[in-house]
Amino acid sequence: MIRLYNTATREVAPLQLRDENKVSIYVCGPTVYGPPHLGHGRHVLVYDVLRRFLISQGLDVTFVSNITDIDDNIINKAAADNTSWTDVVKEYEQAWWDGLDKLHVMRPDHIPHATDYVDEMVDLIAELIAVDKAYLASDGIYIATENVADYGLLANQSLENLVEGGGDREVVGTEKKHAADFALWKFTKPGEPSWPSPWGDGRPGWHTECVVMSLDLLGEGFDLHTGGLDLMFPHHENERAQAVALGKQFAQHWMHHGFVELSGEKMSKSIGNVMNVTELVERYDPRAYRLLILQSHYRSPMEVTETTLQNADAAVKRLDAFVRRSDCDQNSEIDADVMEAFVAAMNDDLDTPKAVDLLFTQIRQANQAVDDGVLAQAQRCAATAIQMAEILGFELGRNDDVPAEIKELAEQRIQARANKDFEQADMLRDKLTEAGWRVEDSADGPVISRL
RNA sequence: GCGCAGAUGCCCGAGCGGCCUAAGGGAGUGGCCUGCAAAGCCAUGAUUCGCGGGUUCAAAUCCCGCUCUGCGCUCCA
Repeated sequence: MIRLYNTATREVAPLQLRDENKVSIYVCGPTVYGPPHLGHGRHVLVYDVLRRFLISQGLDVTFVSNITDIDDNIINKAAADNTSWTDVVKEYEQAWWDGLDKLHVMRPDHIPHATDYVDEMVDLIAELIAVDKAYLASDGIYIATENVADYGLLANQSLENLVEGGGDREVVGTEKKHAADFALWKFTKPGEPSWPSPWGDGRPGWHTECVVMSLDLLGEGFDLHTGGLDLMFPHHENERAQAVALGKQFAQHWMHHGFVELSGEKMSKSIGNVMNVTELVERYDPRAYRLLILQSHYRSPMEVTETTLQNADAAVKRLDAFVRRSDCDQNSEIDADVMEAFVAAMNDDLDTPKAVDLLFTQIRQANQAVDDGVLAQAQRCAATAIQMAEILGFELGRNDDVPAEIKELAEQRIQARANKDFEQADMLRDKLTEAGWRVEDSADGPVISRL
């Protein structure tokens, strides 16, 4: 079974499955009030690869990721744009899925929306009040964190340290019994969307939705809960607090990935427009970002600059070039030793840098075999490499449909070369390049592909 | 202030006590291949791992101190 670092225990441990052969995963999705950015991109790619890998190992994965469709940021965004909060949600949820499609990220099995779960959230809050873990204030309902066992487990800090906090912070909600208490329900203010509750109209606090939705769709004691390092505290801590307060089994394993670091001035000024996934995929091969993510370990901070993106883009082109020349037979035998090493790396806390290492080494060996004319071996290496690439979520080996007029030009060039009319041949190649096609001469004749 | 993560070649980034004269990718340089290219292959590139101490037969890897960077500390992926 895969071993993963568990934030709750601060050590790498096997992922224990509640049900044999079944993996239940909950990933905190976005609050939809803006386009997805590179941080979201890393987030979804890391978990997409985890999911694809688990599936490739024959596991039955149930993957849930929510959409937070009601929240202060959404309300503020609507006010700023002079539009309705529902329009904001509609626009940016669409942008979210568009971005994920471009990155070739699999859709979740379930996509719960916060606004579809308000009744269940009200029920949960009522339960918390009933067991004296939550209380009423004039602006909402709060949880009493002092009554929650292990509060601060994920943050790895004592309640006191959390409270002392940074000097210039404003403590909101002065009626709170403890500074760490957080809102479960916020009473409505004029002009804000609201839902009914026994305590007054209002809307749910951010942390409640994920508890309710994960437990509803995956059940108590589900296997894995994941998100970015920034969600560890307060969001995940507070989700957990609610479940713990009610004596419920929550996520058994917690996984958090590191941040994307945009190298200061360069990224924000000269290429600040790369911040969003939409713009990223317009400027680079979307697979380049996937590769860049995989080349560093998910828990490490990762530097993204124009240069690192270009590097990854060039490396992806190498994968394509390899597929063009290898002309892989999908039925070819796989190198069992290499696959075993690959699986071992992935099982070792998702060691994707090692996996990528194995992939490129395999590609080099396949290329060597092609150069040496050892066809059986070339096929085997190529098939192995392509299988690894597929598990990592790379789409390779797509055959371009070459238009008739391009084929015709290529044909003329073959003739010219046969006649040793190289001037004419080069002219035809330039023409093909102009039309957006590349022609590469190989032992088996020219290979045409889109630039 | 408290806590977390990080500092490795030109760039990114693995390694976490001996197999490290440090993986993999990108860029560079030289060569092979090619009519020329492209693609590919080969070679080359840190005797050194932020700085200063220490532990050890042995440290990039462990301990202590320092410097710098990113992040969290209440509603922000």
